[in-house]
Amino acid sequence: MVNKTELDGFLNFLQKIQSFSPEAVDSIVGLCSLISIRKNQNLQEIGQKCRTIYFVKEGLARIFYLKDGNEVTEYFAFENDLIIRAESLFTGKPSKKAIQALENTVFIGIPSDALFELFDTKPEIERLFRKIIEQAYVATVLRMEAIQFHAAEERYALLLSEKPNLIQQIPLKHIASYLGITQVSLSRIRASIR
Amino acid sequence: MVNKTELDGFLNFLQKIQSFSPEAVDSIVGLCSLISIRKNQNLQEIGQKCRTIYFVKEGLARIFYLKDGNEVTEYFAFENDLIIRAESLFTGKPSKKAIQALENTVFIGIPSDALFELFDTKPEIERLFRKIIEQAYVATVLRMEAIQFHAAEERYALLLSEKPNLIQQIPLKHIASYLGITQVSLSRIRASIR
DNA sequence: CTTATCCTTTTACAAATGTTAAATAATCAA
DNA sequence: TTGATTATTTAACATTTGTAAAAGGATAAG
Repeated sequence: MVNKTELDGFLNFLQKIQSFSPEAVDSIVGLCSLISIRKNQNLQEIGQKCRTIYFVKEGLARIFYLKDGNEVTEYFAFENDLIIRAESLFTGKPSKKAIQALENTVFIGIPSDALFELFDTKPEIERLFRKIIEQAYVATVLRMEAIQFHAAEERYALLLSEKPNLIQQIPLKHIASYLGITQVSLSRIRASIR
Repeated sequence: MVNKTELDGFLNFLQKIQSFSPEAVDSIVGLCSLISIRKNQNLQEIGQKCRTIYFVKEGLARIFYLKDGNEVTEYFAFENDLIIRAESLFTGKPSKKAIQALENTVFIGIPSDALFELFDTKPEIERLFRKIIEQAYVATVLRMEAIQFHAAEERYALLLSEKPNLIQQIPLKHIASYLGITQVSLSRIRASIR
């Protein structure tokens, strides 16, 4: 059983999206567990079905997958970010993606089956979750636009302005694949703007 | 008031996602209206807030926006596809995107405010809508992967295999911008695989 | 401290895509 | 049908990005 004060950041994150009752809080708290993962270790491996919704309590993580043998980073999760592998969670198929801690990281995990069961008795929790998905959807649409219609250099500049301390924390090779370019290309971009 | 038989295709589409009660059907039917738009006319202009969820009953449409004065196609909607401008609908901001009929097209429109009100009394409709958003989210994640990690030629081949009659129906310049490349580049790709 | 490993940059060259302009081809309206 | 407009292809050249290999830095383990 997780101490509720451990979940303050998470509950605060949720309440900002959609306020919900003390009973709903208790229901959610009852499903939460804490998972500590050391730097560079995987929380979830490629090929596992995703049956858990994760939240980064402390630390830093990424989602990545393999393309022609190379790791491709799809998403960075900072403190107080959710990690949801939607293509597995909502389809039931095994995920092609892994979740890796980029620093020693503490995750909060919620089993999706138990959460979805709560929806039947607590519409406010279903609503909360709907809004979370809406936000994630909008973020993905915007990211798609960025990838498709901004040059790599613009994308790097944009990323730097959004997350200025990214390059201190994350190896550039991960940032390159996140931007959809090679490490060499990112190096050139960095040299050109110096 | 729209005749319910006019909505058969739409209701069938919804029931496949999540079955729901006759009362829910009536609630939804009560919100629907039909809108006919002639070929090359816009259903929604750039800059309007998106307060409506659309469905293509007959015809063909696209979502596009302007990037450096050029039209960029973000999405094609065929018969029995939804059209949702998520970045406006879920944020309340004016949309940077327009909806245009590529043929004479009949849309079904549902005002989002009224739909969201239904959620308070009919959880099954909120659940239906949640699942719709989940599906759209997954589709967008998969499309993002395709854009980021397949070469333009692969993307064109993939699009052709998914929608073989696309090139008969849609000007290649729209397809080019949908693929994230120039018209010239698409022409070269087409020439190279002939 | 030293070695081994991993990360990042640089170089040289190849391939893909963009830009501009011109030439065809197709479509639409008078 | 004709002329005007729009769509598509082609050409020539510029730019961007990829690939492969080497070199220099940084980091971690012994």
